[in-house]
Amino acid sequence: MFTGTGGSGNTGSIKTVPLARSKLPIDTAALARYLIGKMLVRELPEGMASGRIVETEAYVIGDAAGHAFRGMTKRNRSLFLERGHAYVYLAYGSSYMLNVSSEKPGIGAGVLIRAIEPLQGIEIMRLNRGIERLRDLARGPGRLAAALRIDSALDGVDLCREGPLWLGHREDEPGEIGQSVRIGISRDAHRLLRFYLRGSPFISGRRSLNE
DNA sequence: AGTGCGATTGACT
DNA sequence: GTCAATCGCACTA
Repeated sequence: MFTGTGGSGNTGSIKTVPLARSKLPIDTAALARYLIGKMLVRELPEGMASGRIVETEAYVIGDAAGHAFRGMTKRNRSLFLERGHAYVYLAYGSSYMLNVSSEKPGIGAGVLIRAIEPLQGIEIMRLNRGIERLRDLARGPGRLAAALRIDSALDGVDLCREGPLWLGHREDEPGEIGQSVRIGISRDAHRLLRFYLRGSPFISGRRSLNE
């Protein structure tokens, strides 16, 4: 249990190794499901902040709701990197979103990380967010990015090696994974491309989407 | 150059 | 439940 002593102390209490790129499914929807239960790790000057991924969405090849739909632009170029790289962009002028590129190099598709269960560096996240309540620290893509201080400086980083931001394994298996429509989109809105850890209090979305 | 619109959030009725 | 903030990008002219 973390007691929030304000100092360094959290590093090392959770052992994690980076995800191997070769193990990542070469398919966006499969990757979105695969990432549920994996660790998202942020290395900051104050220490580590990390959590377990509990909610993702797939933006697949040819998806009218995906940012890559109209081809590569200055903003979305990281979506076209080999799978396992970060695509970070600013939504609504105020919230950063973290995606994981998901296909072969040159193909634009990605997985949006929508929520994590905070596990390490919780006091760092509280300071980054300016709120106390654990459940709300990283519930939602913009909140998650704020909690982990993720911004466009991290666009394009390799998430399969230790560094400022990376993905890690956990020993345990995730629980039951639910599936629903994606949140907040209008095009291709019926597709069941949102994945979440069923029963987790740290996922976003209306009650009816989370059953 | 101008316009419209989000892969959201937080404040408010 | 409703609604405005806020800004980069796509699209039109």
